[in-house]
Order: sequence, then C-alpha cells, then structure tokens
Amino acid sequence: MLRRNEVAAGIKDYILRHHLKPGDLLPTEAELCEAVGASRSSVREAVKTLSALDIVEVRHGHGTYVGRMSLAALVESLAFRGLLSSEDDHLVLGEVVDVRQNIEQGFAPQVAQGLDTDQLARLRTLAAGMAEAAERGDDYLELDKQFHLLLMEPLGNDLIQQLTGAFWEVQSIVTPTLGSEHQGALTLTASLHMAIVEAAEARDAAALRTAVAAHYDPIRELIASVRRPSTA
Amino acid sequence: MLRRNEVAAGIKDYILRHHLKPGDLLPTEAELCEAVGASRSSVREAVKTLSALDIVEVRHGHGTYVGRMSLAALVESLAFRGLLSSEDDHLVLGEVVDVRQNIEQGFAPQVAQGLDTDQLARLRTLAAGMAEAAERGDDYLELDKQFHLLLMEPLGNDLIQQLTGAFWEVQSIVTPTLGSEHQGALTLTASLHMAIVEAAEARDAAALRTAVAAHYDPIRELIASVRRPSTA
DNA sequence: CCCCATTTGTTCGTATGTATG
DNA sequence: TCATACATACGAACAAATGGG
Repeated sequence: MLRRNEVAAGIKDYILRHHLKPGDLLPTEAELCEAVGASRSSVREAVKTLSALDIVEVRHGHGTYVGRMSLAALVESLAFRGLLSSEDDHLVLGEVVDVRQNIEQGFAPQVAQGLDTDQLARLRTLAAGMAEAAERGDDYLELDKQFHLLLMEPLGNDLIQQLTGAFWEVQSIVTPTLGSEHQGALTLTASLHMAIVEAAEARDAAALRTAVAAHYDPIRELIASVRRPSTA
Repeated sequence: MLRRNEVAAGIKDYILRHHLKPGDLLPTEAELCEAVGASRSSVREAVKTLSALDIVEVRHGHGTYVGRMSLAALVESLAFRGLLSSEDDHLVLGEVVDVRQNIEQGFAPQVAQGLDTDQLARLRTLAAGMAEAAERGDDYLELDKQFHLLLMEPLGNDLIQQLTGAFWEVQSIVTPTLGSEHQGALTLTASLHMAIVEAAEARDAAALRTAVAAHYDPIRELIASVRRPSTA
C-alpha cells in the first residue's frame, strides 16, 4: 500500500484536472477519500504534506483550498538548516548573504532604470526611517525587509520578489545566533541603505552595484568575527 | 488544542536541544508522543510536515532520522505552480529562466577565475556529449544538469549548488508543457553550451556572461512563441 | 530459512473545537 | 439558542517492512 505518495499525487492531479486556481475550494476530506480511494487519515496526512508546501491551505471549520504556493517551505527548511549550522561556523548564513548580494547586484541595471519616482521616494523614506530608528537604538527589521522588496519591484518578477523575501527571512531568523547587534552597526547599515537610494536616484547601475555590495559588509564582518573570536 | 504547530516545533526543538545532525536517529513515534505530550496521530502528522520540508526523513520499519534539508520542497512547490500557470501564459517558467540566468551571470567572474583544468575538461566533455546526443536526435537532460552544476562548483557554495539544481529541475518539469522540442533546438543549445566552455577556458568573464545569456535564448524564444501562436 | 521483535504505515471509531446560518 | 458542516484530536487495532537470532 504505497498510499503515501499516491494520495498526494492524486490530490495534485485533481487540482490540475479540474483547472483549480489558488484560492479555489477543494472537496471535503470525505469526498477526497472517495476521489483518491483512501482513508481519512491517509488523506489527512497527504493534505498535511501539501499544506507544508503551501500547495493547499486548510482553514479550520471552513474547508481546504488551493494554496498560493508561497516559498514559506523554503524559508522554514533553510532557516532550520541555518540554525543547525549556527552551532558550528554559520556556514549557511554566509551562503545566504552571497545569494542575496548576487541577486541584487545582478539585477542592478534593470533596477536603476526601472524605478519610478514614487518608488524612489518610498525607498528614501524607508532609508530615512532606518536612520531615525538607529538613532533611538531601535532595530528596523520590517523597514529593512520592505526596502529590499521594493528594490526588486520594478523587475515585475514575482518569483524574485518571493525569493528576496524568503532569503531575507532566513537571514533575520539565523542572524540573532551571532550575538547582540551594536548600535554602531545599526547606524552604519542605515547609512549604507541611503547610499543605495542615492545610487538608484542617479540611475547609475555601476554605483548601485557597489553600494549593494558595501551594504553587505557589516554582516560579513560579523560572521567572520564569530568564526575567529580572537579578533573580537 | 492547537497541537498542530506545537508538535512540529517541539520536534524541531528536540533536534536542536540534543544537537542532532543530519542522519542522526530520532526517538520512535511512541517516545516522541511522550516527549511532546501528544497522541501518535498528531505526532505522525507533525512528522509528515517536517518530512515534506526534508527536516526529518522516515524509513519504513527502521526509524525516523534528521533529514538533509534539501530544497526538494522548493522544487515540488515551484514545479506545481509552474504546471498550474502553464495553462495560461507560462509566467512561472519565464521567471525561473530569469533567475537562473541572473545567478550564472552574476557569478561569472568567480567561475571564470575559479575553474581548474580538470573542471574545464569535464565541462568540455559534457558539452561534446550533448552535441553527439543532439546528432542522434536524443535528448541530454542529465548532461545538461551536470553541466550547470559543475559550472557553479568552483564557488564552493552549497546553497548555490542546490538552488541551481532545484531551478533546473523546475524548468525541466514545466518545459514539456510548451510542446515538443525540435532537433534543431537541441543542436543549437548544445553548441551554445560549448560556447560557454570556450569562454570559461579563456578566463574571459565578460565573454562568459554573454555566452550564458545567449544560452537561454532558445527557451525564451520557445516561451514567447507559445504565448503568441500567430508567429508559430 | 523461519521466526520474532521493533518500527513505521494504514484504517476505523469517537469525541471535540470551530465557523456559518 | 440550535443545527449543520467541517476540520482537529485521540486511541486502538491490524498491516507491512526491516533487522537480528
């Protein structure tokens, strides 16, 4: 009885055959049991698997719906891997930083050309808000996330938006294992975001690339300092 | 009783608290029930969720182990999203191609400098094998995948290796919905891979960037032709 | 080879929590 | 308040796979 993968595949087939779109309602568990020929428990476990992948979405007392297939699964898996490796040398965290930097640098030309005046103004507002928060000694996680999401907005590529958000979340989950952040690093990082804004306002792709690279220097330094406590 | 996320979090906590590494054996389902205070059904569903994310790995009749945390979940989620959107305009497939190209172009300098003679020789062998297969009219999926994985090898970044493999798999799953591939496209793509090899052998980062970009032209053309059948 | 213990896989029945009308 | 429909949770039983004596 290899119901395990069969049932999940059967449900995915059902979605494809009926041309269901994200948000559409799926049959009840009982009807799914009949459709794929399995018991409620097996269907439940299959639904649980698909739910973890955000292929379906379950709302208690309401029903099961086709999911929006977000990258929440990627976040959870990568974040946990990062937490595990944080006990050693924070290898995963460094790799995530590399990938984030490469994405933002690679699309610098399209970003520098594509940002409209409204998006540029919002970027400046976010960077200014980060500087103000740093002055008060507060962190600015949500501002930082919005900044990087907004930066990729002109690409019109939803996958890149989601990857940007996903890798940002992984980094924000794993970074605290490095230790406390100093206010000096907060202020510095805020100013580096403003430098990105100014390069974007100048439509200077090369300057944008270097500003993005410089923006990741503090986190790289922090990772390196933890790997060799002698320099700390 | 919102055991749902509690139990999964409890199991993840157990792994972190006991400093378990990928491949280590977890307690039996019965012991996990006692450890987190839930019924076997609930524990099983939580394990199923973690299994979908490759955080744990279950072997029938043997036990439950800490997983490798691969990006299989990302592949399954993205591939299904691509299959759903394939009924419309293949939006997701185009986005995946954009991301793949950006990654390979962005790391072109490190790749051009970092490839050793053995890796270059293997790249040439793979590209030659693709050309031979195209001559016979055969496809060369596995050769193509190995090619792109090998290209990223000198970076020494495991996350990039896995992302490369994951996006490659998504593309290979979704692409067949575009229609049959012509032998002409196969031969052309094979020669474009050889052009990448030659740019890498010359240690020419700029040439490598353009060769990588050109390599994605056929698939972009195929997507565009399906979106407007009038030009086909 | 068979037998047996261990462990996960599948199914069913029942009771409870939740949202809609 | 009540009724209905649904997902959630638990416990028990049996099936299937693995490994060792």
